[in-house]
Amino acid sequence: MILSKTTEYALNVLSFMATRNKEMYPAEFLYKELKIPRQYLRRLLTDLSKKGFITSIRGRNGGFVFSRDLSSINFAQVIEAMEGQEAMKTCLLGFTACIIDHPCVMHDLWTEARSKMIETLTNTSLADLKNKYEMDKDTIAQLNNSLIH
Amino acid sequence: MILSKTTEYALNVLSFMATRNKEMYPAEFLYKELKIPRQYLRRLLTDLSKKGFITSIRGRNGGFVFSRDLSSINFAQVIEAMEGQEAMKTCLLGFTACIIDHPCVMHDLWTEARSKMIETLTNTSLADLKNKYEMDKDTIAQLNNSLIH
DNA sequence: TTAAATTACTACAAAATGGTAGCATTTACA
DNA sequence: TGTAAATGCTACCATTTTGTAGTAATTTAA
Repeated sequence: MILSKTTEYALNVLSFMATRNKEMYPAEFLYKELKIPRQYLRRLLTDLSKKGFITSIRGRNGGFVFSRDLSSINFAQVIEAMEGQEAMKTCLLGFTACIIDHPCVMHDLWTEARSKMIETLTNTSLADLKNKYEMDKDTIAQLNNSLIH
Repeated sequence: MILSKTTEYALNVLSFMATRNKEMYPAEFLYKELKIPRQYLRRLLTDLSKKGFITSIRGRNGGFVFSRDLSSINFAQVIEAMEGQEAMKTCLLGFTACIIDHPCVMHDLWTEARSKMIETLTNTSLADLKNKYEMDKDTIAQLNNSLIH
């Protein structure tokens, strides 16, 4: 029910980057925006680039950019990359070992709810997130507009 | 996505106790059945009794018994008791802080999948678990039976 | 009334996770 | 070509979670 803080950070970073229209995100900028501990964030960014979500560009004017299309990155992938493959494959609640003498009763019980959740995480890409974000912005702008007129 | 090991242990213990028809479960018996580290299990049992799910009976022939009806204990309650009230109330993925300048986009995204999950956890009591367990046993028995005849 | 079987408590050890500091390396640009 | 702005790496520290050991207290039954 609870992702590790690191995974939470990763999702925050990536969704922040996905919804802003910048070319380049230096660690220091993300640090100021997201308030994730500076050095820990740096490590996380390096990690995310090793995992292929973003690319690091060293040197002056460097930073991090997405290394693939936003539509090709979904939330399940990110969680899996951070928490290990097991996380998404085993029971949502983390039951790895069934009670020995019978098929794990718990497993069945929420198989449906579980697969729904995984489905949502798999079907939602960073591109979807971005679209939703822009739509929300538009809606708010229109609301303001209509209030003024 | 991942409950703490301790919460996992708690669910294992309680569901084991719920599906067996014993009056009393001494720690040592549960230890042998469930292979949860002995001393850690003892602490967990004391903790579960302080939290009102089970009652401890000290002294010879002592052990642990459910302190209320199985139908009054659901999985959400157990998880909440172990992980803290926040766990079930905040976003399923643990997002506590929304990005400052706009309502957290992520929150909306899987609100539905999330509430489905919580619904299932809330609607499933230890009594339901037990019923399912007995039904499964019957089904298997009948299958064996029909294979013999 | 004493021994055995049990839980309660306390203190500590080990492992995992989260966080910090500092220096090395790379790159752009004045 | 040197300096500033950036990431990479390594080693360490702090905190939280998980696991262990031993002793005290409680209860039953021989």
